[in-house]
Amino acid sequence: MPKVLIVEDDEVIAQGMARHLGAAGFDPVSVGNGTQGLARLRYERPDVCVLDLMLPGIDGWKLIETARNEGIGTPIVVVSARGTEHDRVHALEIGADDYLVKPFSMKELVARVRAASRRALRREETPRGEPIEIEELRIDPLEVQAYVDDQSAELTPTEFRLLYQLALDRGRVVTRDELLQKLWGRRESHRDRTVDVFVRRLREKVDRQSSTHTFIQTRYGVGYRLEPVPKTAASVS
Amino acid sequence: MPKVLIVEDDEVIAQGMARHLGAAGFDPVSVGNGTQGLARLRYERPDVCVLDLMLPGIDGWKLIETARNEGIGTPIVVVSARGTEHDRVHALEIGADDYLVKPFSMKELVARVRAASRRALRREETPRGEPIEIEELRIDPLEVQAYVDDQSAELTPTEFRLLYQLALDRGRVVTRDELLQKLWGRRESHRDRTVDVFVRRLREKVDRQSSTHTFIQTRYGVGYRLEPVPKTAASVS
DNA sequence: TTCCTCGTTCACCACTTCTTCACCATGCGT
DNA sequence: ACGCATGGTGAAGAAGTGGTGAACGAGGAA
Repeated sequence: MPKVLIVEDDEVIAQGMARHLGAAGFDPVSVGNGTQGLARLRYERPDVCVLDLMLPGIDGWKLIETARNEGIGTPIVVVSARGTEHDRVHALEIGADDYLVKPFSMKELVARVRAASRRALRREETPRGEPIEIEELRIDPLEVQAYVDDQSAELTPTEFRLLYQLALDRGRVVTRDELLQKLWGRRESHRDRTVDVFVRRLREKVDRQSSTHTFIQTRYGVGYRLEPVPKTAASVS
Repeated sequence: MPKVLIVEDDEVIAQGMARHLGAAGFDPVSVGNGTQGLARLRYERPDVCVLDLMLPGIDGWKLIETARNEGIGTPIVVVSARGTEHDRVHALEIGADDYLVKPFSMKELVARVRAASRRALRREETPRGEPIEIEELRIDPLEVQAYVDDQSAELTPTEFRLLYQLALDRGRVVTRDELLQKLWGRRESHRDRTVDVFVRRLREKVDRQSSTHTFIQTRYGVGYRLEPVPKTAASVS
């Protein structure tokens, strides 16, 4: 359940936003001035921030700049009564992710926040790191690509991230919740089958491709584990 | 010990900066006018440049533009008394890496320079100034020219810089955000298609020109990668 | 001035990937 | 063996992403 920080001095509006975002599955927290907003951004690290520009304390512009200069990458959805093109362009330049002009519908706000939170998770950080090799499986983070028997596995971004995450914890059982948290940012989610679906696709592209090993093992009731297990004659499909 | 070129006409300030940067482990060199600054940038290839905009000789704006057009990628930290947002945006657009408004603390200057230098180190894998050759593609940063099959590719300055940037990280996937940051100095703004458009034009001039390879590969959902891939009979348009 | 080049933005389209769901298979405790 | 819980599978709609052509505007050149 992604946490959303609302920085808005009009209490009525803030409550409305909190209510709607809550109903949409977010975990809203709101503060009424810029100083507190910045502090919360720093120490609570919400998943998304909804920010009014006109604020007591430090204003929205300053808040964005300061946060970005400190390397805080939290997506910021700006909400403002002023919506000239100049304002919008400037806000985006200094690091806002989206700009909503008041008045707007709550439905739209929720949509933008949802988009921002998704985007943040998908945002690939600069590819870096050494390739990981496990038997005939090679995972190259610079190319964002995996190879089985030196054959490219053509993984999608999410598939790759899942495989990479499992590879980082090679041999250890990683729970679904952990994966959901790390790759999807969902704090808790009972009965979410997303991970299973991606594991299935990974198996199709990695395990099936390999002639000698299966790599992704299931631990019933717990999670998954990356570990090469030789294929027996019988187990080869 | 990274070399820092200081281009600043106020001698007192220049000395102060040199002293602090020296104390922070840099190797500072300073010059008092734009013409000399550009010359030093060209031939000494410092790791970072600290640049005052108001200068005798060619001014800071012109210096940045000229250097960038010549493919000089040295990170430039602009220092200026004028700090209107227009100035800042423009400076970043034409290729500055950072913008400090006077007065500023020496501590902050050092921090920015350090950050810029760190950024520079990452792209230092290929020595600057050397032509890069990848199959029948040759990229010459001194000439600011690229050749395919020894035929000049007639790239515009920005196209060239994009190609060069990709070439410096040959084989690695470079995200759009990274390119946007390095070439345009913009912070990622999510629906910016500028990079795509330039990639398209590069492909027109480079990939199409080559009879044997395609060079610019797309990694869906991540970014682009410079890597020669033989054209098959089928893929030749 | 007018003409050109270049950078930037936009809209449209095709395509890929993500997410969800229902249903089936398997594992586990009793 | 039985029944519940957990995991696997396929499909389909939703959402996101990239390629492309065109238009616009700023700035320099003629």
